[in-house]
This record gives sequence, structure tokens and C-alpha cells, in this order.
Amino acid sequence: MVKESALFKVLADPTRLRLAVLLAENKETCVCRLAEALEEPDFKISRHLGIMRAAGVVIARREGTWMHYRLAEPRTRLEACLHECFVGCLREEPQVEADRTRLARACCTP
Amino acid sequence: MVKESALFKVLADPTRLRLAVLLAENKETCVCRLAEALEEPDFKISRHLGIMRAAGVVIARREGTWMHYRLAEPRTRLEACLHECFVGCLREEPQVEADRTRLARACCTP
DNA sequence: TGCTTATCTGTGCATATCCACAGATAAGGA
DNA sequence: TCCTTATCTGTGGATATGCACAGATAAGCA
Repeated sequence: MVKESALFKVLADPTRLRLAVLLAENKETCVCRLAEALEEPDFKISRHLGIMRAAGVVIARREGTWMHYRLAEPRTRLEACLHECFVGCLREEPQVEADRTRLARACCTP
Repeated sequence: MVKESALFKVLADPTRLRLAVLLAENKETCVCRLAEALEEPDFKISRHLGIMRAAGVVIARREGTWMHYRLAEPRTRLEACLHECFVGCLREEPQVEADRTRLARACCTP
């Protein structure tokens, strides 16, 4: 159960939970757009994405200077169930909606 | 999202996750039986149950010297979804099965 | 009132977590 | 090679977490 609780621990942080929801709704997103969406410094976003990546929750892909992150395919039933929670239960959270709006307007190259 | 992540935080501990699964499967259980099932000291179980209680995840009922705990009714869609995860995804975890077996044999009054 | 049992809590300690700052990489272009 | 941009990481400090021990409650009973 240590492994399972570790999965919950990854989501037990507001920033990471917001990132997880955004990535569940969007296929692939770069750090700067996520930072803009969450209105947080990029190094903070980067570090949290690193934690999620180490846990196997997200997958990173480099494209030049940009780093693109996407949600990993669920490997267990628990991961799949939690994925359902994101898209199902947190979709209408005010903060999620604000993040979503800002993400849609975010642009890395101004 | 702070509130939502706090819910994940409650489950982001192996002991609390095991307790949550057991309580999801059993209607009401006293501390000593849970301590026996998890093979952990009672003060440790008590403290974790206190954390879960403060988060509104479990409900306590006193009956004489005994304290009975049960899972609270889900108040949000997220709580309901996570409840599904317990009974659905973690049912066959080896540790959960061992806990379940010990709980069935546990007896407060030897 | 005093004893016993079940449960909870105060405390100290070790460890983990989160944050902001600054500096380090990595890749592309002049 | 140098500069710029996007991203990552080392560090220190504040706070949180989990644990074990011991002692404190609370309830039932003699």
C-alpha cells in the first residue's frame, strides 16, 4: 500500500492537482503555458512536474528549448480510476475553470 | 483546490489508506480491532483515525469504553469517486487481503 | 472511591515537504 | 563563439509530517 499511497501523495498538493486536471484535459502542454495558466513561477511548475514525472504520472518530451508534458497512460486500475476523478469531479471547480481559461489564452511567444 | 488536495493528503499515507479500505468494507469497527487488523499499536491507529475524522472522512461513535469508527457518507462527487476507488481498485491488494483476514479474526475481548 | 480497560494526547525527534532565490543547463540563432 | 530563451536544479529556511514513549482521559465496575 506504500506504492498506492504514494500515488495519492502526488495529488495531495494543490499545484500538482491543478496540473493534473489541466493535463487530463489537454493532450500536451509546455511548461511556460502551464505556468501562465496557474499564475505561478515557472521554476515552481517545473519542480512539481518533475515530481509527477518521477512518479510516472506525466511524461515529458523535449522539442528544442521547449519541454512538453502530458498525462501518462494509466498503468493500474487505481490510476485509471483517479484519472476519471479528474475529468469527472473537478471539471467545474472555479479554480480549474480559471486555469483552463488562462491556458487557452496562454502563449509562449509574445 | 486546497480543499480537494487535502482530501488526497488524508489518503496519502499507507496506514490511513489501509484504514479507509477496511472501513469501506466494514460498517463500523472499533479501534482495537483495527489495530489488530493492521498489526500496529493502538495509539498509532487512534491518531490516524483522528486525522481522518478531522477531515470528515470518518465518523466516530462512542459506546462505553469503545470507540467505533465508520466511513462518512461522501459529501462531494470527488469523495464518492474516491470511495469507489477503495472498494473497486484496492480490494485485491495483498496487504488489504491480509488486513481483512486479521480483522475477521480480531477480537477485543480475549 | 479506587481499579481496570480502551482510547486519546503532549512531547521530542527525525525526516519530509514546499518555497523562493540564484545559478546552471540545453538548444537555437546571430 | 556569444547571446537569448526555456527549463531545470542546488541551497537554505520555514513548516509539516510520522513515529514512539509516556502520561492523561473516559467509562464501567467493585
